[in-house]
Amino acid sequence: MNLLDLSKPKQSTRKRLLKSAESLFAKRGFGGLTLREVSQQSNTNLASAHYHFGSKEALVMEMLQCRIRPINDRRKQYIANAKAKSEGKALPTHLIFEALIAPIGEEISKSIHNRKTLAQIVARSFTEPESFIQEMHRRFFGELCELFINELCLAHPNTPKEDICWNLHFAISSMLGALAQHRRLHHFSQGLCDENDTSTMISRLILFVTHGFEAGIKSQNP
Amino acid sequence: MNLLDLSKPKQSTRKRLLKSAESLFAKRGFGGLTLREVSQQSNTNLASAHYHFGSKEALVMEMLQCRIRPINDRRKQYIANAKAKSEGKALPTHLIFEALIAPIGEEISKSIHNRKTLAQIVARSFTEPESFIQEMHRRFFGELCELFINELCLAHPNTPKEDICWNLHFAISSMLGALAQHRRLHHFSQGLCDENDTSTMISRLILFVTHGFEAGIKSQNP
DNA sequence: GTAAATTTCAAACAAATGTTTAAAACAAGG
DNA sequence: CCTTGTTTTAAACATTTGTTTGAAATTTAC
Repeated sequence: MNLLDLSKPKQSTRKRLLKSAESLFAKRGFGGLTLREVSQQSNTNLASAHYHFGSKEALVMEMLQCRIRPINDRRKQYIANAKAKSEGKALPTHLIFEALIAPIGEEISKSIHNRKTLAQIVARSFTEPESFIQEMHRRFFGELCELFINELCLAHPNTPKEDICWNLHFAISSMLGALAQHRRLHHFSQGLCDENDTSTMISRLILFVTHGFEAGIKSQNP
Repeated sequence: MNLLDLSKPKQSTRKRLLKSAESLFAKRGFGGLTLREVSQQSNTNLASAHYHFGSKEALVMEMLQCRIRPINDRRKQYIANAKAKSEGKALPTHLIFEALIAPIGEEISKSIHNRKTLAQIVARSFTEPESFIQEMHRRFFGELCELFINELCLAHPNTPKEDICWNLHFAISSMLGALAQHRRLHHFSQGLCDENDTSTMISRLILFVTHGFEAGIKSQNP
């Protein structure tokens, strides 16, 4: 393969491997994902994953980065856009949380096949015990957190950072759990809540965390 | 072993096995827990787990039930106590969420060794992919959900059940994520938030979800 | 104290998994 | 066509895992 080929779109095998890794990781996590199942589901040979990625870890790592990076980029974009419009004034809380939550909703809506998959992947990136995943997560999420803490501090200048952090922590938890565990909602609402109505879920979620956050910081600093 | 022995407190080996299973499951999940590590950490033989429990699955199942049941019992107790005091009137929202959240905080405070362990176990019971865990979770959490949905509906008679369910879903997500992922908070707050101050965390959490919930249902039904 | 039951132990088994290897198939360029 | 570099394939390897086994050690009961 020469330089011209490299500029072409990625090979079909690579893509299929990533896609299979995606759905299997979402369902079973890193430990539950086996390369044999990946190769089977993607119609490739068992050795292909190693040829293209080098190891199971590298395959999953690549998949995770491909899925998470666009979400985080979009989050930054949301913040940047909001700041551009606000002309130097601090952002209202609900816009900050919209920037946190809406992008993942958009990505979910894009994927036609299985709407749960992406949400589960993101949530698993928080909970999987493997150290390489935790490390990646710290790298990816760390800088983003700083950005959001900053904006929230600007928006609430009289609130101690400690309160900001606690309640942001709660907000992030709500988001992850809510997105990843559709199934539970469907089950205990006896089908009443349409778990596939992503935009409803997102707007409800933003509302929930915004008010939870504001109540949380106000009670400490009335 | 005769009947008299059965009434004695459980054997030391059994307890040690359960304890090791506990900490390892919390750290690495079901797939990441190996019986060899369990036997090593508990100073028992590799075959002991099978002798006492029959299988890895049964060992973990037993451990999960031992830890989760007391929490759920206490939750029901909280609701019952609150109802006894309210003399037929509907419960205020914050008491309902206190009943959901406070018991897990109490159990966490009890365990001196490692406060993170229990929270992680509970959270993993929601996210682990193994079907036997999901099944147990449905059994254990299903009836509890009905109870809480009921109380919340009574407290908000003009709110559609759909709205109740959505926002309870968010509240549960906050609770689980917040409790299980101390580490993240510690990290991104740069040590500012004391993650071991369980009672602070619990009261903050109750505040957060109560106001998130009420804002969530009011916006739909003003 | 002895027989019976219970518990522990070391060793082996069978299945599954990530990884490697080397040959075959394929693609591209001259 | 032939050569060269790339990709795919089937088979084997090494390791890890839950599980089983049968004998030794320990405890219990009379």
